[in-house]
Amino acid sequence: MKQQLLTLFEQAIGRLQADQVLPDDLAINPQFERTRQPEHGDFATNLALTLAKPARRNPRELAQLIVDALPADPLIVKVEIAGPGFINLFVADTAQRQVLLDIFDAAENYGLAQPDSGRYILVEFVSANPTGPLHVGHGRGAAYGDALARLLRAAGNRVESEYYVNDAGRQMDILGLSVWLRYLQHTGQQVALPGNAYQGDYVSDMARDLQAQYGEQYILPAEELAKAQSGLEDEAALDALISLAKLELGEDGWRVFFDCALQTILQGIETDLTAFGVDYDTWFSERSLFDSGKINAAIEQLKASGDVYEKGGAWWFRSTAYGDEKDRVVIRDNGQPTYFASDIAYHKDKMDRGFDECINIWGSDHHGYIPRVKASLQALGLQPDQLTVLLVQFAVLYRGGEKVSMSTRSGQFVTLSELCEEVGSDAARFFYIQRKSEQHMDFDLDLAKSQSNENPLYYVQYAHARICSIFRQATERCIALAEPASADLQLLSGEHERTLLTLLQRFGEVIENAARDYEPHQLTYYLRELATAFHAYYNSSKFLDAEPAQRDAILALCQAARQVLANGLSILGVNAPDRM
RNA sequence: GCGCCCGUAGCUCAACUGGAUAGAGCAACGGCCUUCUAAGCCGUAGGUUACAGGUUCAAGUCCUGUCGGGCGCGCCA
Repeated sequence: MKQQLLTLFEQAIGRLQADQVLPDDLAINPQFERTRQPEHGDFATNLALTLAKPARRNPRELAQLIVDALPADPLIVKVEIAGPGFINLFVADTAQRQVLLDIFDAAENYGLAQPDSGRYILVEFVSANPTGPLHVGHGRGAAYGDALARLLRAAGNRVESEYYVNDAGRQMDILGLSVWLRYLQHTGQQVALPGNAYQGDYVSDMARDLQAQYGEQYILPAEELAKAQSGLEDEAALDALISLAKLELGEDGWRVFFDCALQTILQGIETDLTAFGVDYDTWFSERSLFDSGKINAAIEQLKASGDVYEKGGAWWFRSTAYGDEKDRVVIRDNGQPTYFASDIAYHKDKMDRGFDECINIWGSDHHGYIPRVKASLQALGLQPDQLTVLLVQFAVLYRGGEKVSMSTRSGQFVTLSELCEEVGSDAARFFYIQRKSEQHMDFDLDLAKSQSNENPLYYVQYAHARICSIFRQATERCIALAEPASADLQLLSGEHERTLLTLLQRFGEVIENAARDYEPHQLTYYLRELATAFHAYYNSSKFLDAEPAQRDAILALCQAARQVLANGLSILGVNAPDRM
């Protein structure tokens, strides 16, 4: 409908230009906005205001000229000039009611753009280190990323979702070591678990399983461990223990602990995410980048172009040449590649897979990392603009009015699966998605858990369930339901009905805007608005007691509202229950 | 110290790429169930959009500065 209006106004502008009223070289970008108040009609445009200066005319005077030049069209029944020069448009009722037919026609596809009509997009999110279960801090990224992927898909893009598995690197080594140390404890060795190792119970559980399976095959006297780390600082001592373990256990023995930890935890993560309604198209392994030689290849390419140079025994990427604050190490002086080296290869790999756009969803604490990744893409001759990094602020948890501090290593956190069990994944998702992602967010666990009835999700779901209930009632009362499309829609002229029709019409625009801005929360607010309008309508009269013709029209509107609520919730990855 | 994000009702948050009188939910107060689900509806109250300047027809939105909060500034990930 906006498009139709735009066309009409372009004609009017063209006519004024032909009459020399307006200069030819105008850059016109008229905006049509839904009005907030009914007195302002259905749409408003600021066209005259923006053109006033280039046309050197008084805005209201110009608005009048535009209105006079506007071609007649049945879509518009009234035009008004208001305020400083807004043009308010009143749309014909028949056009408003057309939306119901559109909804019945498209059903579960209503509001959605043509599939695969847009771009080919990769959305990477969560990608937490597999060193422990996901906690509620990861939940926000999971909910946001998944909803965004669904939203972009709804907007017509071809979308793939991906989890980048950091199955290489020091953190994983520390985890493997932690499992081994716990194993040694279970076998009766007098060894301590350093404070900077992973403390969680899940580590101990894995160790117990391995003890049951391998007995004392992998034990080492406590004295050797003490000797290896004597006189070393905390982190250095940890590294010494890792080296010792790799040496004494051998490749295969070390792998027993390392792989057990990796696989167990990764499986747990996948299970938790599935329960949370998140499924990935791809689980991408960091180690595979080593195995395939892609890391080496990327570094070699950068060496060849002079973007990677040697200094002090290490190899540095010249990111300052591309706007970063300082150069970054890619190969340490001990020959080990840094995490950044993996990331260079990973992002190159993404680009090589042919996506039009790659979206990364990162915790906001990683924002300083963006310039160097973009720099690496540029150095490799790729398009940094094709990478979009969206940041998610960490949620600050509150329990009993007090801040809950969390850390994976200390093992003190509320897990995502606990949250799902206590409030349900629908409510948890909605809770997260409601907030704009870069906005700081307070997550009150007591509120989310104990007072889940206050969660706005139920308000929206209830509207859907209520409509379903109406139709069940109709069946019970043996009311013959007319084909919705055949109802006399002219009977829908009440205030509540007009409000609903306008909202239903807006659905596609909401998806479009939300997808454009990467903001699924816009959809949650829309759904609440739609639910509000429906609840108010519902309370205004008894639908099933109306005259048959009126009743058919009402039920057609209900059916359309139900469809849009279901479609919207589906994009958020939330269920639309038939009864509550 | 430098960089990025943020500051809106008592609390949690919106405000459609600068638009008309800044909106919801929760909390508070007052009403509405013999009739389709009260997880609901109707109403009241609540604001100098942190502060000070600037840009223009128009600023919560853009620019500068101040204050306050978060994060980052590793041969960690």
